[in-house]
Amino acid sequence: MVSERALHVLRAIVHDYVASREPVGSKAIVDRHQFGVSAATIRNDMALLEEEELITAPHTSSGRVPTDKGYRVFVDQFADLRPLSGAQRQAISSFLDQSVDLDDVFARTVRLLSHLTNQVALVQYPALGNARVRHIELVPMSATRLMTVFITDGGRVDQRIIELPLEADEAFVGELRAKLNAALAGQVLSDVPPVAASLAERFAPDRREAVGVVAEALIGHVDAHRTDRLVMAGAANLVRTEGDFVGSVYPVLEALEEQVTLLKLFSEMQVDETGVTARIGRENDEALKETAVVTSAYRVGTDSSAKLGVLGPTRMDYSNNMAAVRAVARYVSRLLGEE
Amino acid sequence: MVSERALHVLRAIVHDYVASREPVGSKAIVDRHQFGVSAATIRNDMALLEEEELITAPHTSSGRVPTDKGYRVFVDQFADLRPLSGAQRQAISSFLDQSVDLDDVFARTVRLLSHLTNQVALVQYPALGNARVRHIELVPMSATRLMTVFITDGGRVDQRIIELPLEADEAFVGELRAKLNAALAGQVLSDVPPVAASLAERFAPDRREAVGVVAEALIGHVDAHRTDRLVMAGAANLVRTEGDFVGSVYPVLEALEEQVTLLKLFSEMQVDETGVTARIGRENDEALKETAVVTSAYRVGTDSSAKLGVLGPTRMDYSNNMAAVRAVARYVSRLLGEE
DNA sequence: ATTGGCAGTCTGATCGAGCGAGTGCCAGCA
DNA sequence: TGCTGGCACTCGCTCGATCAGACTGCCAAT
Repeated sequence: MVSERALHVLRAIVHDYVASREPVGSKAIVDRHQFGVSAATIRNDMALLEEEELITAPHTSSGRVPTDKGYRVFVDQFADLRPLSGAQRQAISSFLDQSVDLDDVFARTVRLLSHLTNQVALVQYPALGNARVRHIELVPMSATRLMTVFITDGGRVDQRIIELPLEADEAFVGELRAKLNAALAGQVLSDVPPVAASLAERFAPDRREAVGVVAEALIGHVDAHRTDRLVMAGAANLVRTEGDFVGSVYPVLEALEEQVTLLKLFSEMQVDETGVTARIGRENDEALKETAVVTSAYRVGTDSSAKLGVLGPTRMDYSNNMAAVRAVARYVSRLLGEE
Repeated sequence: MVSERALHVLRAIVHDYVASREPVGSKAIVDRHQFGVSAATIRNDMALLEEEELITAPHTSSGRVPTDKGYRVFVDQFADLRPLSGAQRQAISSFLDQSVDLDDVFARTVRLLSHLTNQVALVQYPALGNARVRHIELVPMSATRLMTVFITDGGRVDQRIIELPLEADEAFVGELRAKLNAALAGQVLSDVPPVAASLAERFAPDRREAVGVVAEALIGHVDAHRTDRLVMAGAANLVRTEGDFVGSVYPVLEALEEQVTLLKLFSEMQVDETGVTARIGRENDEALKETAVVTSAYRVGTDSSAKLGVLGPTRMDYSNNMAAVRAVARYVSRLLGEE
């Protein structure tokens, strides 16, 4: 095991390396931190840390750089997570309180996080699988085209345009709307498909085909609610920190455009009791092996939740970013959970 | 004036430079193109082209590179715009035909363009300022919270959650919904604000305040329709072509995240009779001075239109990109104009 | 366990030489 | 008048050598 002091040396190395992007040597540590021992002693500790693979030397005779494992230990040991400054908290609330609807909350949140951390920010849309249907609206667009609008009590709205196999008059649309809402309003989303499938029976035979098309659209709406989505902002920040990547940032950006990768990542992240987690370097997929992802969860309503977080080079300011992610997640939870 | 042959030399230089990213010399031109004259003659032409500032030499003794002006002349003179291959046309139609709604059309279009051109793709949402109100739906979320859903015949749907100053019972919401639709359905968007403002009079005095809140929300909806938005895809492509930028791509990416810049750009671009335009290098704003933007317009319905296009380094394959942008714009016009 | 000292190693910057690509110019030719 | 081959010249780039500086690892002493 490494000594107490060695861990503090690790902390100093992470701290200085994050600040300067230069490998840090024993001399620099005794200069900038009060260890009360000589450089030679620090060197011994560094040899231990290297033994444990917490730090590594880029070349035989240069300073040391934290490894992924080193960052991991740093985060686990020293995540103090001091609360944000008053001004920052103020910025969060005043910015998010202006949101006009659910989409707007997410759009604002992601921009906010990106600005607070100077990293790429990610916000996952909540999977409203157990939300309930609030209302279904049918809007005729032309004689045979109908728009279905599907509203859930989570506040989410989907629309879809369908082509009917017959000309739908006002009366039919009215009947359909009334029966749809009677059958489905208040239902949990997962109950929608069976109910929708059985709807056709309640109509005259010559209308059943048209009702079937509408039922299909409703199932599509449910799928759309189940399908996860996420929004992203601040991709430019990755390019700014390009120097931190030994390869190119190109594969990272490609992975970011591929939502699947990110959704998988989010689904794998377990948020622990402190409310915020980090995945560092090779703990991630191949494409993200030089990045770290800091994540927290937020609640929507009473029983639904999703994640948000930031992504950046492993050489990032974990303390600040973890504090920001946690604070924003908490604020969003309060905003969306209050109803 | 420059001779006919000199223009063809320019074309050869642009062609080779775009392909190789290396300054092209007189020798390389006579080798790779059939000019039937010697390198010395080409050199004379190149001197002329340099005189006209169509090409420039990075160093005293190296090959030549096209200037912004050179690309401009190239595009104006040699934009042959041959139609896309059958396979490409096939890809466009099969991919876009799967769209389920308006948002989906734009999301697919932007991804498609980005893949066809390997550049950053941009699609502007149409400003539906002269669309008409199709339907207004009110959905109670809780005793004092109401969601307003605003649907236009362009197929666009906005929602917004408002806080009422009183508890709204079913009857009031029903009355409000009926009167709103009676007064506003079928109206042009620009007529909504005055009508909405005068709505309160038709209600009992103790309800007027609540109606005012709803009217305000409606005005917000109209604004949201007027406000331009755009979607983007393929930002990673910019990073891939980073070598084409003398500075960093960072300011370019920043400008891309700032929608205002792009909307201004789109609004300034005039699409000529060929249906597709390019803005090259310094013709753009400072931040985009090393990029070129290829744009075309598409129609939505009968009297509304918006733009789409791609953005990349000035050293791009103009012929291919202009052809792709034009083809996609035409397809989207057909898709959205048919109704 | 800690320390000062010392030898050894590696990087990064700087410099100069040589190479090669490419130009500009000129005199001669159709 | 326009085209061509030839030639001197200019640069940028690469390679190798050199040098200063920064750190380490080890060792003997405390």
